[in-house]
Amino acid sequence: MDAQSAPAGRVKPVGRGAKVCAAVLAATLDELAEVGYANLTVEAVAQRAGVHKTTVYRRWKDRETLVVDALTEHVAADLPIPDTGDVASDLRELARLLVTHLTVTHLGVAATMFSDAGRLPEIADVRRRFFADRFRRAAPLVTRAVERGQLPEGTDPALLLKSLIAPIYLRLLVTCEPLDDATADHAAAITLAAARAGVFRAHDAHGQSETH
Amino acid sequence: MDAQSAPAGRVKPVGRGAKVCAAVLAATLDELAEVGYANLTVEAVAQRAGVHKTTVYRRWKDRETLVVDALTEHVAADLPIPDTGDVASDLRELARLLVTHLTVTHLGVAATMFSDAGRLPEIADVRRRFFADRFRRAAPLVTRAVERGQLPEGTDPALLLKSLIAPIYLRLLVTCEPLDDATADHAAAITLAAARAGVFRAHDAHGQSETH
DNA sequence: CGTCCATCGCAACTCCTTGTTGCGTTAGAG
DNA sequence: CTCTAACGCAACAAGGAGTTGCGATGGACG
Repeated sequence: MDAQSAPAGRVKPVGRGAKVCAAVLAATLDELAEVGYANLTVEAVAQRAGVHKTTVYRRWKDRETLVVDALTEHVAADLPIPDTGDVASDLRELARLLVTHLTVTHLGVAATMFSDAGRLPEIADVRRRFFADRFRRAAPLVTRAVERGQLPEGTDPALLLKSLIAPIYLRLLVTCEPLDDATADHAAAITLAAARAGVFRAHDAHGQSETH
Repeated sequence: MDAQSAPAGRVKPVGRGAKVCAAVLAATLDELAEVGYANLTVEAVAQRAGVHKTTVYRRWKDRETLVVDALTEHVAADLPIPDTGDVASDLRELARLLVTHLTVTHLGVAATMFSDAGRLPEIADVRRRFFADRFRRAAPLVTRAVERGQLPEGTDPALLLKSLIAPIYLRLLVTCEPLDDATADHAAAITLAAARAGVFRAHDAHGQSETH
């Protein structure tokens, strides 16, 4: 199907549609941030986008599809993985990038991914793929540090990375405290200290490597 | 008002009401765990409780009040704070108690507190008071460890405790992995290693005490 | 500059859930 | 057994989810 890019005589006058589509998706994110998924109404989204309700339903099958599209588009940003040569700097930078990514738009949007909208199978998939991709791409950061001798042999990248993001998501979802660079630096410090102590060395079960 | 306990001639035949009330609250928690706050309908709750819809509305003003009551009752369990004489055992036990508390009923109920229902001011208050109370009561666990010389001087109890619960809530809310004792032990190991490295020493800002 | 057609606005509709009201019925304390 | 608070039931208004048909509009192309 090359009818998309080739200017072969009148296929799709998508001049209007693109702008409307973008406006509706942006309005959806704004509404999600303000009232949350449970209280999100299609009419409010349409009104905020300067568009009629039926226009929304013409392009999206139902409310869920709309929310899925809006959130999917929002997380479709592939963050870079730092590589400074020092594991402490790498972790600190990685955490700061995550904090920035979570706070670029309204903070409420990111939290929505983990609220009731997360019960939608599509959103759960988006989340799964997001973390799988990030962990896969950030793993070399850890293995490089092990090769440099900065971290113990057998350090499990996934365990370490989960420890790095845990304090950040705790503030976002549980304690509802603001996210800033200090948050990221603190998370990096915790994880680095634990990693140097060998807490993240791979083992059969996932848990205690500590000699109690 | 002693009319409550004294059997002074016909004041309140609350025989039926109590049972109905408990049944409705239990049904609400079950529904929350199954379909979530966003999809919770009063009729489904009433039907599950074997009660008519109007009966629910007679006792609770609206859906929000019902959910608030059900969740408030559910978290009204004051967990004990361990004191074994060893900080490693204390933290491990504290984490295990939290994991148990989060998984006693359906796992979904605890997560509901942090979903869209958390936008209700009353639920936010319940959460705030829950953590404030827990941190206040668990703080001596940390200060005792400092006095024993098991942790560095100036270790901030709140920072340490947040680090302890962060990996647990990450699994509950973000990665949706099951919670077990291994999860708790791992969280305790991370926090203990970081604490011994002095990451949680109090400072002006909240964050970097690490000499990078 | 004018045509043409996809897209949008609009009104009216059905269905479902919230929340309310009035009346008849039942459970249970005395 | 009696009496009353609490419950079941049917019917109701209000509001949001989706749907449909028709008329208006705006942008791509000739």
